[in-house]
Amino acid sequence: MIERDLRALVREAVAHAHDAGDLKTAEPPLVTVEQPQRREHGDWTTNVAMTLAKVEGRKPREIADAIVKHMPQRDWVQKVEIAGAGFINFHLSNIWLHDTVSRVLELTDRFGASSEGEGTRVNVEFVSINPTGPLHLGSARNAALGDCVARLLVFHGFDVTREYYFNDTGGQMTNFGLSVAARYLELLGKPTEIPEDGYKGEYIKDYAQQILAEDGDRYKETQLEELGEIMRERAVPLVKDRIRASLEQFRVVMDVWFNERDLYEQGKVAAVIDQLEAAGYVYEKDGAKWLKATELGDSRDRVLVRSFGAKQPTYLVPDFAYHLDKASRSDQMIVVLGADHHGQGPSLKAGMQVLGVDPERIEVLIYQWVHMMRDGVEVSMGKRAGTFESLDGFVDEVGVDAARYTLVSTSSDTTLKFDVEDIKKRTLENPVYYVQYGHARIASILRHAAEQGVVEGDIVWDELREEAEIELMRAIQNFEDVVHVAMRQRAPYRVAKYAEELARHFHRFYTDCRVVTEDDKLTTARLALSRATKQVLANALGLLGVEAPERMDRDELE
RNA sequence: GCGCCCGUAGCUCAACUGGACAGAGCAGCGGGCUUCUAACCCGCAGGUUCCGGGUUCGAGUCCCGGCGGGCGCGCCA
Repeated sequence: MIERDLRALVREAVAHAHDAGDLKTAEPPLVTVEQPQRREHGDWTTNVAMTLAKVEGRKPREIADAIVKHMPQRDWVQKVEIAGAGFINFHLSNIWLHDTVSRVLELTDRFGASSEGEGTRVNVEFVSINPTGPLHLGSARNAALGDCVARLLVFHGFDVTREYYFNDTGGQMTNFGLSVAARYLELLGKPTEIPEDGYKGEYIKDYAQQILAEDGDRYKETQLEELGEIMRERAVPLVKDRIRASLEQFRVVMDVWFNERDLYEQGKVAAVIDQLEAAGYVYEKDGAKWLKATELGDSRDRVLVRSFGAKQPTYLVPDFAYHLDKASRSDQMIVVLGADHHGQGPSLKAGMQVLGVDPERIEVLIYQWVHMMRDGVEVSMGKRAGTFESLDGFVDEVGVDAARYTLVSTSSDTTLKFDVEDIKKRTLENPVYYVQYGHARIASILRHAAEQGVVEGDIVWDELREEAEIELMRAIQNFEDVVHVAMRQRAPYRVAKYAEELARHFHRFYTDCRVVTEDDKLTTARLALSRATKQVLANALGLLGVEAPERMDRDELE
């Protein structure tokens, strides 16, 4: 890749300058090359001269002079100049762009991919909400983010497992069972209060209804507490099935569905407490068992086993057991959590350290909340109150492509705000359609060329000299870099922004340069460039889990 | 009170983790289809990057102090 070649070139120049006695430094510790924002500043630039200023004890420009003086000649470098505070700017011949575009045509859907991961096993655990109801919009952002991060990792040669962890035990589940029980009795004409902190949503009725249809009224006289247990047993599988179906419709396919309950049944929860105690990190206070989390970087100590009731472990213990299990199956673990769970990271890492798992192996990826508006009015997200926007509803309304794109096209560090009506109504200006239209438009050109019976000869890249053509090639070239940064930073939104930029360059090219013309050589070159663009758009959309359509007909518009 | 995230054009967001004159989309104004899809393109207008200090060749980006918003800080998960 060009970046690597340039870095090597700069190092060579510094070494020569050193040998000639023009520089004290023989080997700069860090050489970075990047593409400047402004075209006048060249195709690539390096700031080594500035970074060496301190050790050399000279002005950056003087150092730059020395480096440039000893820069070896290369046929792909047209001109090297010094500018600004001491930037060394490279103006390259177009060979480097031609190489990239040819590589796209050669590698097709592997362009931008790498084997960097070398099969490292990465477990991406995401969504993982309690099985107490349908997925809502917050989970949808989680799903889109986790899935796209997984796609990026796969693209770079990691061995990825997508995993969902069901917290199917504990107080919330008891509440859930009682809530379903109340609805069940209600259907039998025996109105019952839904527990104070129970689930009041309408969807609870659906589960009760379904159970009633299948089991009849045989639990009519059952004691409420026992009925709650029965209803939980019956309803949970229904909820899980619906979650699976929702995710599948959203193009998220989990490899592993893990149940908290299994950890209890296999005795793994008890084993974790023993292990923590043996390590000396547990003490008793107020009748509860605490983890000395403060000693391990957490902000406060955490309760492991409750002091009251049946003295059950808190969620933390099975969570440790779960991560111990994951650790045995993977090298690296990524856990995708909403902002309301950000406090969990330190506790988890503290515990895992005691249990012998390097906390570095666990990465907690936090995303901020989703605020959805409808005609300027915020849609409430309270799940227990039962008023929330479901993933299914959202997808039905705007479609999978727009839904995924909207949820993943903004940095996960930023609160996501949008108005559904905008996504629907402004279909034409929605970025996802802008990108997809670029793809469809190219497909259309290719169909046209085929209809015209265009015969393509050998590609002569030098036919491409228009500014729009050069800029388009440059945009294509950026993909490898962008996709790598996106993977490293777990930031799929970068791919989305990139796709918009590439589409923009294509649309400009389309406007300025007619592809199918009388000039065979030019036509051949432009068709090749179009194909390459189409491929890269498809690769980018693929990483986002968004379709790349072959056609988008105008009459499909409302 | 403590911790995490955020504050950039009227609105929604970028700025490749310290680089050169801060960029896109929407909204506004004005242009462009006899030709491969106008779901497009071009131009104009729009900014004290919340405020104040500091670090250095160089700060929207890093540090300190404020202000404002979101989320946590239960023996819920």
